[in-house]
Amino acid sequence: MAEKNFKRYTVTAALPYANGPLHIGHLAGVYVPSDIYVRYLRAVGKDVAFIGGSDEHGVAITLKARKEGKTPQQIIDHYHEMIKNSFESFGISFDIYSRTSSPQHHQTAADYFKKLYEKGAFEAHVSEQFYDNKEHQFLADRYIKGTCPTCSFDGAYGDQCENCGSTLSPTELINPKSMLSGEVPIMKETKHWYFPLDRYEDFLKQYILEDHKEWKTNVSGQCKSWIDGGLKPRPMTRDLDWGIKVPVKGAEGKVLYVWFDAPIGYISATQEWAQATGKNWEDYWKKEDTKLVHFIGKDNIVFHCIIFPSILKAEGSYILPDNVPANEFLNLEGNKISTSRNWAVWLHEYLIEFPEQQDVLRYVLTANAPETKDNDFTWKDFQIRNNSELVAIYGNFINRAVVLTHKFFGGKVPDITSYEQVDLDALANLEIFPQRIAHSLDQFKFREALGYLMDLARLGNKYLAETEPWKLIKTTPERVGTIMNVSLQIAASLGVLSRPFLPFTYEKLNQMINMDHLNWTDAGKPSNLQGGTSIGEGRLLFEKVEDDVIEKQIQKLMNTKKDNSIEEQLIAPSKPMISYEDFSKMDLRVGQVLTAEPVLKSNKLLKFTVDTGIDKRTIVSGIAKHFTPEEMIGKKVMVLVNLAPRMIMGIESQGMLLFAENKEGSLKAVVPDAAASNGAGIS
RNA sequence: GGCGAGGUAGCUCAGUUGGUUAGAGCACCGGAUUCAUAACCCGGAGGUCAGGGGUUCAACUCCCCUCCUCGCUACCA
Repeated sequence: MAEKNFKRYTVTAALPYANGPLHIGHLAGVYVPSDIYVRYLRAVGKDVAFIGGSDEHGVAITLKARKEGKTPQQIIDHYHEMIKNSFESFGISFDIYSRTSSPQHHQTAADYFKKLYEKGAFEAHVSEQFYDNKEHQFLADRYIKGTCPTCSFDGAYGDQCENCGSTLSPTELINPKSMLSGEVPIMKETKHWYFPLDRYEDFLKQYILEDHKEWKTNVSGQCKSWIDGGLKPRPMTRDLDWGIKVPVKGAEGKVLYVWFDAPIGYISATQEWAQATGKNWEDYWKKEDTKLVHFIGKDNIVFHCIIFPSILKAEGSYILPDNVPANEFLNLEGNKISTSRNWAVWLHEYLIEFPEQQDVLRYVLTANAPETKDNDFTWKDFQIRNNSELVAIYGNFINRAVVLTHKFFGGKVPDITSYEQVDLDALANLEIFPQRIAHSLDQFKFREALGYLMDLARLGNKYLAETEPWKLIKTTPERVGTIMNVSLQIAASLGVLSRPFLPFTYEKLNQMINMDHLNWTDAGKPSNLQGGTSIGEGRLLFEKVEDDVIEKQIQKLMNTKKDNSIEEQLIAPSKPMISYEDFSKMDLRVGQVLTAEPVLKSNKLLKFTVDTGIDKRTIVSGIAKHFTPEEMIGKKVMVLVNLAPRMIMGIESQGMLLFAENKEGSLKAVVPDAAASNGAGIS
């Protein structure tokens, strides 16, 4: 709990998956907050290990490799480098940035699995899965392609149809084909090791809902939902040749489930770091006086709050995460960030288009971080925050203090003659800031902390406005020395407290006002800068971002939108030729909707009674998102009457209504002429 | 449909265990000022706290219902 006095901190940031570059969403959700937190802890002298690395296993990477005609190793090498560079460029100050393909990790993860295996922590189950007889491999869902049972799209994957978005199971596909050999896969038995999460229900309830009531509501709410929904054993192994070999007998050709091995990556990276620095890694993972914190996005809550703690618990000697401050998602200009649709601000592109402006992005993403709910990043907001906060308030204050000191005192910190009340008030205010900002950071309230930081810059501006040294220099110059001294003290404190948030700005400011000897608790004191010390030449900390720069970025996104919509308008290619005989098997008729009502407990299904001319029958159709029951009643429709009946939500559907589906997924009615009579054949 | 998280000024967010005229930053308007990147400083306007009902002397805050957004989950022949 918060009041506990921890001796050291292990802070992890979610391992980015090495199949694509990083974008602002990654930074806002995980890496900037974790970096701020860690830099703050270091500033107050804490012993911290900040752990990161690339997640390089799993099916998605093998698929990407296959698609691009490369090896998985080439893919992960490429993105690992790219991701690592982005982190370095943005000043994400990992103590180690490792990768799950490292030998150290393979060893650690395999050992971990083996230990649990020997303790009897797993249950082995045999199940039937698709198998490619030619390639002698079991097929992951994504490795199976076939015709979508919903929309008849030919290239549907075993887990999802990319044409209509249906979630599928591979057994539902019509004409399933292996993507490896193109052969028809067979069903074959395979054995896997399951982690019985259900046995950890009581432990999880106590751990999350009782012992950690301080967790963010979005996190504990999500966990409660999972726990209440009933936990099931989850397979921790997969039939795949890319990953960490399962280290037990009878597990040839199997690897650890990527979500088993990835969190262990935190541990193996810590080991690597400890080896390199002469530390004992176990101090950071097994001592009760260590605080373990996982920074993640909301998509990872279940793995970090439910599965990983259970796995740690099962092993027995590890501490548990003390907090998991998961953030929500960041949207971009009103739309969800999407890698595949290129709807993102890519970090490697930002670095080129906004050189030397990493702190601006860090600032904007912190000020607008999705801490409690999804937030929207807009370029307009980026510009405003830069121009009217960083430039106008922060940069301006520093510039004023430095320029005036040069103008009046030749660039030397003047001595204090005597304080007046206005000085004492300002200094008293100043004193509060380190504690106030620290308090927010301790609670992971980064935007609040950043707000306080800006308040300190405001304090400086206000102090200058009240004391007006540019006037006094003409009348009572001896007073101005004290004023500039106080201003520079504020500037120095501002610099020190900015360091976790704006590390690059700190460095620039440090060139002007040397603050390297100061730490967090020095900030707020009235005499950090000695009289007579020289300060450097004034230099702007932030530049204004002009309209045309922003417009260019917005235009770039508009182009992406245009490209996407062109792609979406592409007409699906014709399916393979069929014979008239094939066609004539279908009995298509004109029908008329007699009744229509929503299906209980479903939000996509409508139940119809249709007069097919032959009979009046029940048909269930998944069109509730597109049509209301009222507007369907009385409509003429096209019906496939000889489709085998099927139970849907407890209702037998006897046929299928035909609709046109636009590329973006909206359904349009295909209506026979009103003069066509019910039961008329369509051919 | 179930579960979870949200819906508070134009925008982004605070609002502690229910208690006087609902707060902040930015944007906007007015004033003052010129040391400063037309920046700073002071002031102002702006909200039936998603909507409806209830409990209470008193509700943004508690209870019920409805609507909207996001996430997980089920259904889509």
